[in-house]
Amino acid sequence: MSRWVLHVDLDQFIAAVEVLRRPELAGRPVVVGGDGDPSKRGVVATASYEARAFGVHSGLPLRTALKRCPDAVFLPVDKPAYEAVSADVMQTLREFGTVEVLGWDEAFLDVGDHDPETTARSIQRRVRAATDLDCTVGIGENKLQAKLATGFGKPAGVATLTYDSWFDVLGESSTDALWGVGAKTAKKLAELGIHTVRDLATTHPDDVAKRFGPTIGPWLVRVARGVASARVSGEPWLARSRGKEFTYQHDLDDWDEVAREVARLAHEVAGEVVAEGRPAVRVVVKVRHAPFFTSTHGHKLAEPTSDADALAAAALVALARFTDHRPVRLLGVRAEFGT
DNA sequence: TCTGGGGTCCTAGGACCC
DNA sequence: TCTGGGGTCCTAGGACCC
Repeated sequence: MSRWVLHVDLDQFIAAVEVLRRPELAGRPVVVGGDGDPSKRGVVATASYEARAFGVHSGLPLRTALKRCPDAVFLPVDKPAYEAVSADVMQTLREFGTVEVLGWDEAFLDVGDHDPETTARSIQRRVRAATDLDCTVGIGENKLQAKLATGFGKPAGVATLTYDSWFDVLGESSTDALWGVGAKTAKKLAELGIHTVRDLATTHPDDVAKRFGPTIGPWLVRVARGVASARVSGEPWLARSRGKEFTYQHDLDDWDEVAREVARLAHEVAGEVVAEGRPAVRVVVKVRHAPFFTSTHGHKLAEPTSDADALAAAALVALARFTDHRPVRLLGVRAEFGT
């Protein structure tokens, strides 16, 4: 008997957390994003269902959201609050089996031989009792199937996707319905005459590899066939990198100020590197110019370090490789850990 | 009035070495 | 005068996801 994989996804997590601590917001359009000022540069992190009715959705510029829904309540992103609630949810999920955390509001669960439907309902009741939050549960024979099943169960439902039902449910969907296939890849596939999940599933992996390379090509075909790993790992995640980036309200045109800002970001990142307990091996600086053109340059450290001044010095070496000194809208510094 | 911030993984090209 | 092939490391960028 095959083991089932469950995927648990909290419903409009961020907006729900905000409504929980401000009950008077229930039923109102709520938009969370940026520092809560919709006249500033920033995008929507989450919109409540009431706000979505006005065409406000994740990724939308806050200023556009304000135009579409002037009566919405705009709130700043409060990361620590979401992290705390997320930790409660994940701890609750661990009562049911092995948990692989995917983000603040998502996790895979291996619940052993227990009946998946029954367990899914128990999870929903238990999460609601513990945190007052609703979640949707997807059930599959592997992580891919479970993850996509969740989309069919929203909100607050349970849905199942298996090898048996895969093509009935998804066969005629466009390829970007798949987890890991976005707009760019879907467009490239369409140029090969591959439009639907079924098209992709029945294409020879070698033909896809010619366009996407030897790893991604065959992987795309496997995904279209619903084939993926069923291994749920409870191992703690080891971060590959830590970074900070910042979009300025007004573009920076003084390169000395750019350098000061890069050094400042590097010191912030150093704090996280120290907290991580592992030294960085490389520092990467990201510059987004005013016309939204982004490039990066990196610098390998002479030796692994967590020292703030050393990381800042490396960031400035990387910054010196930028020869285009046009106005800057965003700066980022990222520290990478060794393998 | 455009277009956040936090990440991960893969690719491709050049350098360099044998 | 010509000049293969393989392997690894480093770097920049692309694509995707939450």
